[in-house]
Amino acid sequence: MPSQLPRGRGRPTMKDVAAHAGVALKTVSRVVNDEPGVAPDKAARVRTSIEELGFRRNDGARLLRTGQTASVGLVLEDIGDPFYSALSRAVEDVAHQHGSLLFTGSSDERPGREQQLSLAFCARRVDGLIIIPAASDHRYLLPEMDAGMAAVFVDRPAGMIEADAVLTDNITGARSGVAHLISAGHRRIGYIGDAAGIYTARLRYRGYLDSMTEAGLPVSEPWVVQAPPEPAGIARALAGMLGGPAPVTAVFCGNNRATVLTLRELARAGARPAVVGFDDFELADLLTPAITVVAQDPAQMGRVAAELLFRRLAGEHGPARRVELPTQLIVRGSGEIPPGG
Amino acid sequence: MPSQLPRGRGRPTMKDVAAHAGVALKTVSRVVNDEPGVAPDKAARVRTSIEELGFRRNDGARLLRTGQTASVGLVLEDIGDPFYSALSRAVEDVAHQHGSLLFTGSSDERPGREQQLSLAFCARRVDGLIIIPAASDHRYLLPEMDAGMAAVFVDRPAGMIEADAVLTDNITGARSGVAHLISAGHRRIGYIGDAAGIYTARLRYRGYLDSMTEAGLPVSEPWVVQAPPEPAGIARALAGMLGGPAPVTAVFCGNNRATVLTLRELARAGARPAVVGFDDFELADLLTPAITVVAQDPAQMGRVAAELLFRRLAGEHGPARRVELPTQLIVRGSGEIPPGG
DNA sequence: GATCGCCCCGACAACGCTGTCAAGATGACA
DNA sequence: TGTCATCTTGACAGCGTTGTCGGGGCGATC
Repeated sequence: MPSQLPRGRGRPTMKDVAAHAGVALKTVSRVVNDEPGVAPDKAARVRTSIEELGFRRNDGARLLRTGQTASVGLVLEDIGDPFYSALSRAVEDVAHQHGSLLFTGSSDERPGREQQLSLAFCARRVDGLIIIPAASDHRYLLPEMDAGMAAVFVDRPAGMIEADAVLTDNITGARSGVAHLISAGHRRIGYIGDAAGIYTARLRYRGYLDSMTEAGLPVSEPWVVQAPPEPAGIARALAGMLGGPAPVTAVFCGNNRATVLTLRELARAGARPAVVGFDDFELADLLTPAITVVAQDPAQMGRVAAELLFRRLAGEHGPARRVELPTQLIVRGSGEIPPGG
Repeated sequence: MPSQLPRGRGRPTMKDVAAHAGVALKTVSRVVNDEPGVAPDKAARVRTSIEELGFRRNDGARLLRTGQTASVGLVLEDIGDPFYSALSRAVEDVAHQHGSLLFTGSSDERPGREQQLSLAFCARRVDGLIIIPAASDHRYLLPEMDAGMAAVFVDRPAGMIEADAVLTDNITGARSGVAHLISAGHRRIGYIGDAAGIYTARLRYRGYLDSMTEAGLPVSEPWVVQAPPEPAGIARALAGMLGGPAPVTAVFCGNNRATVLTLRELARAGARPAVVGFDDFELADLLTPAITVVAQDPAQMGRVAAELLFRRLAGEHGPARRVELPTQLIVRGSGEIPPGG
């Protein structure tokens, strides 16, 4: 019956437990932390008091004293996006294995919000930070990192500082997707990707260009759209690519949001160019045709990043590491529609 | 140039800043907190020192002193699941509006893990907790709630305690989905849902039964499967329903995982019964046929729960509230396949 | 010139916990 | 009986911050 609140308001503290059990504060601390050197009967009395008062140790105070907070922060673009939520889950699992709790925050791709969140986590003295950057200048983290906070960047590298990063081989990935379309016979291939200001979008566009150039294929102006994916923009982009004298026969999409919006717009418009997308997504295999994708493994990215972080926290020194993960071309059919089909 | 670490190791504290600026500790505190009563020149000197030392206030210590932690915890089943990640995002947004940070943890539907996570958050003295329950007994939270911690349960009610809850009208929702199939002419309708131990699964099955009974339709043993959705089980279930002398012509799925696995298995097996699912999912509209669903709005659930939580934190008293949100039947075609089609 | 009030400023305690250290109790042994 | 080692226990300081309070400087007022 933990309803009797000692000392007016608030929660019982070790002091309250000590008073209730008739022992010293430190003895309670020892019992709570399973330290040796407490007589069994006294320990039992303390445990009873803990139960009766509903005492729970205040980790905030403990961590202030010990210096370790046993928590890490994760700053990503949008926890509501399946790609990031899969990544987040992997980070959480690794953190849990190491006894750490996880702070999460979404930056919405806004540099200011990324910084605000990161610094808020730093003020809580997280042991480490995993960041999917929205900003291009991370010098604001230097004091924290000098003070021993670990940081690992994912999906995009840190800006203006040396730091660990877990990246995808975007150029090779995009090249493989476009090459797949080319080898299926396509010659007029459009590109729909995110704004060119975004690191991954830039590299994937580069991969698209490389692949086209290498095959001696021209890239016409209206075939390329680089903008944050939203329905109206995608619709306009597709209208431009599919209309005119030399319509594209295939579209390469730079990320899963662009892919999904493209498919939706194509279904609405009744058009059927070949489509290959960067990033896999659930149900890609059940669409008609099934969608061929250049897949990243978000869970692996999260796991690798978190493991790197905890190795740093365990004391691993050395220069900043840069891990680059491969993509996988998953051929499902949507790239192989014959031109004009 | 924040590279000079004062006092050997660790981060600079207000004490260090005070020494560096030649003022008292308390003056630094005043400057950091924008309190009035500091001469402009002294304040400027303090700010310079803060900059030079790379000082950042330790919120852990601050919160220990002030008692408020400005953080809330979210315990859900799996942050990697799009349904929960959408919910999570809504919670995060509301928390951010109230200046709170968010701890997240996945219980994997394991009661022990839910309790462990919740209590870990409590030990960090979160101001409030939003829980998607895996456990059926939440008395372990009583001491915390007595001490003033707010808690809101989502998707399923709390067990053995009175607490705020934000729920979906599962029975009515399931009834509407099954009724839709019946009105399309189906008479032999199967049910594939999660284990009967799960609150929502129980209610949705109830809705299925109600709807069938009301229409005077029989429910045969092999038509009902209640188990955690995984591919092999779903495959067996479907084989049972679709084989035999009186195969079902339609399947009602109790949650989105079951729906997706069902669709995948049906595609593999080449069968085409009508399908209606509980929970909407991305691309449901792009499948052939497009999938009719009974939609919940996870973002709304998260928002409503978080707003309720913060109202409690703002001091709103009164008995436990129980908010029940309606579902929406989104007709897309997959329910209307004529029997035998 | 004495008094008052205001504004700055800093000393100090406290938040709840853990690390350090020394004191008391107990039993073994010479 | 005295000495020593061992075990148990508690007093105390301190983690980094904020709330309280009182002191000193200064201009205004009588």
